[in-house]
Amino acid sequence: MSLVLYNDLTRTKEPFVPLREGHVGFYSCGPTVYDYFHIGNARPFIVFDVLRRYLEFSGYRVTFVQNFTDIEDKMIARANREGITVRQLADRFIAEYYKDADALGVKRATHNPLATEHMDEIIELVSTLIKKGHAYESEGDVYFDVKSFSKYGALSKQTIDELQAGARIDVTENKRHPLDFALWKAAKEGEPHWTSPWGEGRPGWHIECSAMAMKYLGETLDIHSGGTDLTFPHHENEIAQTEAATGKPFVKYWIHNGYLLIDKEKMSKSLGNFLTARAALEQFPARAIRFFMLSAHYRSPINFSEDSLHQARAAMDRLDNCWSDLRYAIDSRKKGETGEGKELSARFADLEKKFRAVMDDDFNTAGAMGVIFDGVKIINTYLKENEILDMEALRSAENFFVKIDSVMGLLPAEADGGDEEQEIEKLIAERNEARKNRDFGRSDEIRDDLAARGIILEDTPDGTKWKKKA
RNA sequence: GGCGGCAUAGCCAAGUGGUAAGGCAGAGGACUGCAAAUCCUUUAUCCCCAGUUCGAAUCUGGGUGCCGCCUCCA
Repeated sequence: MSLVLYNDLTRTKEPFVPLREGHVGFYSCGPTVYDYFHIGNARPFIVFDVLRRYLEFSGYRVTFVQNFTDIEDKMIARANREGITVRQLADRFIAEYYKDADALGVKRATHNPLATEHMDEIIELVSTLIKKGHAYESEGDVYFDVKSFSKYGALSKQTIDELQAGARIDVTENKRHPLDFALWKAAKEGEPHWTSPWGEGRPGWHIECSAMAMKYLGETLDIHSGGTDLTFPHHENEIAQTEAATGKPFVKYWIHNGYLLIDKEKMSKSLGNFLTARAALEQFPARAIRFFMLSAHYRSPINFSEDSLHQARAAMDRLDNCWSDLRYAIDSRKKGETGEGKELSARFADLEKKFRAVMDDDFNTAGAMGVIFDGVKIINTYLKENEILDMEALRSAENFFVKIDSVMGLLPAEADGGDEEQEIEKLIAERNEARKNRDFGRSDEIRDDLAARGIILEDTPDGTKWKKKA
């Protein structure tokens, strides 16, 4: 059993076989850093983070590259509006990107290259394309000649004529063909520019991904991912540029995530119907957002709503409760040799197999959730039905969660110990003393005070547990 | 016009031939000083029609509805 991925190039699921055994070169299109990213943008960050983690979990060494587009029309417009340089704008929103992505539990990429730091590579790639007759200069601009690349449209499954028929682009530019796209743009007044063989200018949007992907991952990548709206033209153009230059296949597996909808409509900056990840994080716990994103298959559209986030949050609470009950049992409940260790270990080993099976099938995270909650049920029942617990059983359960969570990233961070924790323990002791004396007024007062601080108490036959509200 | 996706219980959502995972919400019960948590029980003729098959949510054809790409967009 091994990983199968849906490849948009062939529109079928294919067994995943990397170019180099044991290693995966994975490029994911990153944000244009002109603003906070919105919750729809967050979807690919989260789902491909999970794919990357799953590959690592499966034993691959993954080189994961995600770029920042830091020079582009919208960057220039916003920087001008704010009276700052494009560089300052980029620095600011790169920092903001990390804040939000970190909060959402997205692992840092191996490399986060910037377009502006790869001008040499970009210029060289454009030069090569001109030399090979796939690109032409026109008044300081350089365009890719789509007619020169016979496979153009292979990813979109459309011919050049079909693509053009629906085209809504104006033909006023210096292009030979309406679908020709800019590799290099001549500098305009007040724009950042770099020196090139075609005069001062800046790169087109698509070329940076090709140049940087090749620099960090070589001429052929294992996986390239992005939102499905990037399929055309961005990824189509990346293929054209790169393959025209190298004569080699650019990417083995193209994968695209479905949209995040809001009110059944695509969330996008241009439609104005977006909620920034920053704003969403103020409203909902980060792990609930992550949970929501992973509760459906990555290729399906998902509808963002307050209700679906509440549902995700409630489900996450169930997982949290189980986890904290388990940890509490390991630390504080009665243990003994009960002979149930083997049985529970076997059941968790079986669940781990199921987890691998569903994830191997095009990383079906929604299926994986089912497996996780099967584990939750087993643990809850075991803890409920037994006075004396078997340490081997508890450890196998803990191990199961830790392993799976290395992929899913849904469990809360470790409690930090420290003064606050000691104070809480003291208050709990005081409250239990009050309860013993049937002084429920005082007892409830302490519980209410702690609740106001986000600390939830639960009385169990083995003592009082506490947890922080998510 | 071309290309593509989706339609499973009140809600979210897995499931590509053998009579439907999981989560949320609801109802009843157990436990509890009260809570909370947990456990048990309970809720689906899988959009419609026709076909293939011993057998279809799953395959084929035809509908209906919703969404998207072909322009910057994750």
